[in-house]
Amino acid sequence: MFRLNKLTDYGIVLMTSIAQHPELQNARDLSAASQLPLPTVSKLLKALSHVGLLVSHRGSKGGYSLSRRPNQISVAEIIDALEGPIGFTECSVAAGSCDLEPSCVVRRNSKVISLALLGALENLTLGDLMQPMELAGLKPRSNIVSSINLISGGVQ
Amino acid sequence: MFRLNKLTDYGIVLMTSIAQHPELQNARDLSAASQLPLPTVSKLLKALSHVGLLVSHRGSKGGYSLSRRPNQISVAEIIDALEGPIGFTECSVAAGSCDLEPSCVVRRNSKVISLALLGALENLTLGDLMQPMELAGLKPRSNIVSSINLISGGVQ
DNA sequence: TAGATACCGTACCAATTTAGTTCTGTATAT
DNA sequence: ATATACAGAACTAAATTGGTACGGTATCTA
Repeated sequence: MFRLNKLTDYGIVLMTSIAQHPELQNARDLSAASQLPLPTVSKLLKALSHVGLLVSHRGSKGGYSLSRRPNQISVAEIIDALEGPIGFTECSVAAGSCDLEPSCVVRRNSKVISLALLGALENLTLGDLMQPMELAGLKPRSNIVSSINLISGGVQ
Repeated sequence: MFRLNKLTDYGIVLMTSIAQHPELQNARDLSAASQLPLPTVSKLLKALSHVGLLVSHRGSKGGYSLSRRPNQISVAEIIDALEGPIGFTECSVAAGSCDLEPSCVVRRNSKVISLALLGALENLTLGDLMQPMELAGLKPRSNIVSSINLISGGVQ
């Protein structure tokens, strides 16, 4: 399915939860608050600390806190930390991974879509997630709101 | 990884390839043109016919053709056909799938992000993929081009 | 009308990925 | 000292993914 892994989803929930409580919180507190099992929470927090999105404090009264202000931490970074590089297709992330690349009719456009997607998620921050968001802009073709700004040569 | 399955990617390649050649093409021709193994191509074409994106013609001189004009077939439909509903997180696709829903701090915003993503892909068609696309619009916060139009209450 | 062609449907399997756990080690506060 | 809490690695089970196989049916051509 074209969607986030559960663990990544949990990671975003945890990061948002940490953002909402400025004081230091340990894995157990966060597990209780999020209703997620402690070992899982622990694993996620470790990964997020590892890439520098969280700062960890060991020992008694230890815990985790954000390394930056919420509006300086993008959702893209969280995703990248927990499930690797964001992209629309494999070839747009890892060039050379696909045998068909030289002859592929959509490779170049996949890359463009990937960049749009990445840009969108880099632009979205924990600060945004902390309060209700709304869709902006109207979608021309359907009645569901838009979306990624792409422009094509324009087949008609 | 937050990206399309390989098979879905292949499906998009095949659809684009069919769009570029108006005449009827059979699975073997498409396999040869795309360099993908015949059984895989066959499986994908069947799935795409099943949901009505392709029209199949049996018998000698049979093959597949698009059921609609390229600019009337969205990338979202192709993805949906091959790997199920598009969404940012599981809960934004299948409500009730996650135990934490009632207390989850980001559920509502996940849904908004999902709708933006879906809107973007519904708005992108095979017609667009048939020729070189470009990114439009500038991203305010980083130097990578933008992206999904979302508006938040605006934490500062 | 016989036969070749090509799609249909289903079932299957191996490899990978994902989700979740366990355990030993190390740093820190009291 | 000792309890607390993170660090890191290794491990397992389940689910998903990618790819294959095969008997059945429709249709065109000769």
